[in-house]
Amino acid sequence: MAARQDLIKGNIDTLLLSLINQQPMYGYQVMQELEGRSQGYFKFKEGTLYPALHRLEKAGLLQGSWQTLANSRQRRYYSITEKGRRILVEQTAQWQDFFAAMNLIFQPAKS
Amino acid sequence: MAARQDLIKGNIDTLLLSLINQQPMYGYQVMQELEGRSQGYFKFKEGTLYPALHRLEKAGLLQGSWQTLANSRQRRYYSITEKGRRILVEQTAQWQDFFAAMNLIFQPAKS
DNA sequence: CCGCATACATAGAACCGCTAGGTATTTATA
DNA sequence: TATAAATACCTAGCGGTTCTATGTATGCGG
Repeated sequence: MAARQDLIKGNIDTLLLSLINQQPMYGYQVMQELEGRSQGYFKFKEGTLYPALHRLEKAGLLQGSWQTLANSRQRRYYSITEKGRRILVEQTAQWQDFFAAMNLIFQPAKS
Repeated sequence: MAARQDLIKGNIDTLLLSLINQQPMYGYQVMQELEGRSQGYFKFKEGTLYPALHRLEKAGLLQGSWQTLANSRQRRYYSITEKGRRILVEQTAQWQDFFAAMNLIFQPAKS
């Protein structure tokens, strides 16, 4: 499976919202889940992921909170907000429209 | 249909190759065809389209040639090259992989 | 004759993910 | 027991790509 990570542009927020909507997660876990669930397709760089999480939190779509593990290690868990859920629904619909439009070009309907 | 033109990032080249592969076209026509075939979804700006065509020609994926109309107006027709066709096949497969990966996140397979 | 459509073009702004670096702890390996 | 790899977070600046804004020029309809 050839890497075309750049196709992701514009979809990172939707991916993150969708994932965290299913279950609250911390950043490092998000990277693992994305890679695992996509069978190795999505390999987010930290320089991509963390700023994206910060952006979504700042926008009020995610809510983060620090949790300290037994070994005193820190994790920042993110959960989706009401607003985040609304935006997710919207973006999912937009993604479907976009996919449909792409396919109309790839396989033009008979005129 | 809400506009999310930004999802297009990284897909412009594939769209152009796919369209011109079906039939040689000049720039202005490309804009009209994209808008028409996608039922109004894709509305390319000239500042997006022309540099993209130049880039693809420079990369040897498209070949352009000037044609003069009866009224002495100029049009630059683009057709796809052998190399362009190869890349198109590749990118189409990559697009399908990407779509599959996205859906794996949206609707995770049961574990 | 004025505005819109046709037809091309480009400079610079803006955006966004990536590169490459940093800190610190724990666990596996040689 | 070193030392490498994994865990877990972070950010400044680079680079590529799309958009904004603008320019040129002709043809056509009202």
